[in-house]
Amino acid sequence: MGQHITISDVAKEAGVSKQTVSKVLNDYPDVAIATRKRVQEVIDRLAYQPNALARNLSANQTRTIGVLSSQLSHYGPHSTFVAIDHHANALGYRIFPYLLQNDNPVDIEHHIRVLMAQRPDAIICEVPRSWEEPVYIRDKDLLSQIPIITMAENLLGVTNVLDLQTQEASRLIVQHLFDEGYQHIGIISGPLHWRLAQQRFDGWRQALQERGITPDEHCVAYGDWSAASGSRCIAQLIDQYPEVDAVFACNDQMALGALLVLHERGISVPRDLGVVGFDDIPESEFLWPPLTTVHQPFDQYGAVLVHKAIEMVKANVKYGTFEAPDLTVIRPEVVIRQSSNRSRT
Amino acid sequence: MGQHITISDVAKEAGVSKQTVSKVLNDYPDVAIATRKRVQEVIDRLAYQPNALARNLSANQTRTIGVLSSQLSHYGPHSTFVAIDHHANALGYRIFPYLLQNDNPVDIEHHIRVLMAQRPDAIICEVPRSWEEPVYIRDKDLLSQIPIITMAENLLGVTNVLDLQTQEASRLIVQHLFDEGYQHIGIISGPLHWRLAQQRFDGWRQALQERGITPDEHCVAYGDWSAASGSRCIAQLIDQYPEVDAVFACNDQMALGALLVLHERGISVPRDLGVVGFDDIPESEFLWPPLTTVHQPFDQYGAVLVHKAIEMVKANVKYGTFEAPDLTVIRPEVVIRQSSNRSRT
DNA sequence: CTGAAAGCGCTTACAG
DNA sequence: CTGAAAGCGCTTACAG
Repeated sequence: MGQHITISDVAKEAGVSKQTVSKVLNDYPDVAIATRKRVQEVIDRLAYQPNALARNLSANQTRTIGVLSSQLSHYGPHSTFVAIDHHANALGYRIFPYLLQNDNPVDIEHHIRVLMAQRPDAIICEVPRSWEEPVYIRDKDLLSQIPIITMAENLLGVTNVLDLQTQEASRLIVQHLFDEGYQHIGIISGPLHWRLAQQRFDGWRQALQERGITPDEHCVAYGDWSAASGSRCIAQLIDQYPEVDAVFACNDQMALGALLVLHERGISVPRDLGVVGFDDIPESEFLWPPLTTVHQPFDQYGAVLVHKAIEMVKANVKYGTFEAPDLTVIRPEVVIRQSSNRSRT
Repeated sequence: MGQHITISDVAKEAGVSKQTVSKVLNDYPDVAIATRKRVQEVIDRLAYQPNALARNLSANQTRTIGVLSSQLSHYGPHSTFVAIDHHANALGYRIFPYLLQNDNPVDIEHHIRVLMAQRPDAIICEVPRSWEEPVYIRDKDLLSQIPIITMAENLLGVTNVLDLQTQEASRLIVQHLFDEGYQHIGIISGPLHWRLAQQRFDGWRQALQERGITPDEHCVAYGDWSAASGSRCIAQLIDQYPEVDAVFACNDQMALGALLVLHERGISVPRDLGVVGFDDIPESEFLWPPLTTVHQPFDQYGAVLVHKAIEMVKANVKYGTFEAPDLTVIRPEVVIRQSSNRSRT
């Protein structure tokens, strides 16, 4: 197995000291033009790649952002993940992922600690807050080492930089159903111990209350985000709430499952029943009928997270301290398609 | 900002040398039970996490697998990615991702080199081979450093460990259409410079030829894997090949786009036209009608890739050399659902 | 069983 | 402008 080329190899080959090679590598001034050129040629010729481990160890920074993530098989999380990677690269950072296999809350501090062993310059958490009991990061030492940020209050104790306006978006899409003339709007909710599910639920309830309707349990079915649960829930809703003429499924997957059952039963969407979802997965536009839903700008989420993280890193390098940045508010957009568009039918 | 705890801090606190702490950390024998216990207590109390950079630098191994990937927004690649991470973790390895933003082939050697700066113990490539001109990794030095493996001939010159039987699976699903009584089977192909697209195309052609049919250009429309292109292609096929009574869409997204147009035109699936896809994205089961497709065991792909990679790493540590492992053949499975199930209708 | 010495491949002051 | 010295936080022989 071949040995890696080291900075000493390059120095020897170029007839200089390794400090000089280091200066060329890091674009420091104070290197004679001729020397710089000669060293650079050797670097190119040998295809020398500095050992990142050694470099990071002595420089005491890794230009790496740790990304604590989970549920990467879901659309939202993996879109955000890709966006984070993309924007980090654009700024000269790499990401080091730490994917949670399940949502065991107890070990969050442990996971952060393990991730920190890699000495990232900052950590971004994009773990959906899905546990029954609140989880706090309490260890002050842990939180004072490097910036740790999160979106939408994912982890209590960790700085929240992004307000996703989830409840407001839900309120708007339900309002849209009312505007289309639907009157009995049920909900296929996610599990309410998920923070996201609770917010979407609250938006639905708020929209109903604004129309003077007091929602009760008959209008609700609880799924687990899966399409299969959407199928089960729509059947349950029709059963327990016969007047239902529209449904807000709290994600597109559950809407998908609902649509299947409606087709099987010959219930026409949007004529007999309006259906809307949340997320705007790429498939939604091509479903039958195309699904009205809430579009989320995941790329923008990633951009904000990365920029805030790096901003905090730099402030810390400079001033030896980092402060909580402002909360960025991003308003998702309701995308109206046929599945709720009764007026056009 | 808090300082990280080091091995020396632990040693001092426990009243031993740092070598002894190191031995405890690495579970070496030859440490007195009482000493081990005392050191472990200090480690736990201080929540000491060894600096991975320093550790990896001196141990000359990182227990990290570099993952060169692309198109993570597509179902197949991200499923494989998640599987790789999962299986790597199970074996005590972490992954270091390197996500390609576009499929610029020219820089593959460069990308591998940059990834190698992180000194992964092995590299797994899961880049779809999608470029027009063949790309070879030629630099022997590059390939002799650490094991670099790939699936389905993704990168020429890199050891291929996984045979996905793509052509055979395509042949089988088209054969299934014939078995259902369809006779004029068109194809919505991917771009043929993608290796995968070519193989799926070849499977379709083979199935036709086995029935004594010589496929010609009228039976083919070329999409770009997107649902939108599927919509365009189905319209084109119906136009140029009016007898068409079944379509093999080379991925589920394109099948989705095709289904939408068929609905809009009132063409009944599977009665008037059979539709099948490839990939078995989670949505396929819940489309209307549920989509017949080819299911790929991505988790298994990840498992094989990780196990082979680590096997090669260990062989190299032991014997100072690594050899190309056997090709593992994995047969994807045709999942028959309503979209092609004419006999049941 | 324990610890002093050397080294991994870099960077960071600093002397010349 | 250049390079000798020290150090980052570990592990790896090796002497006792």
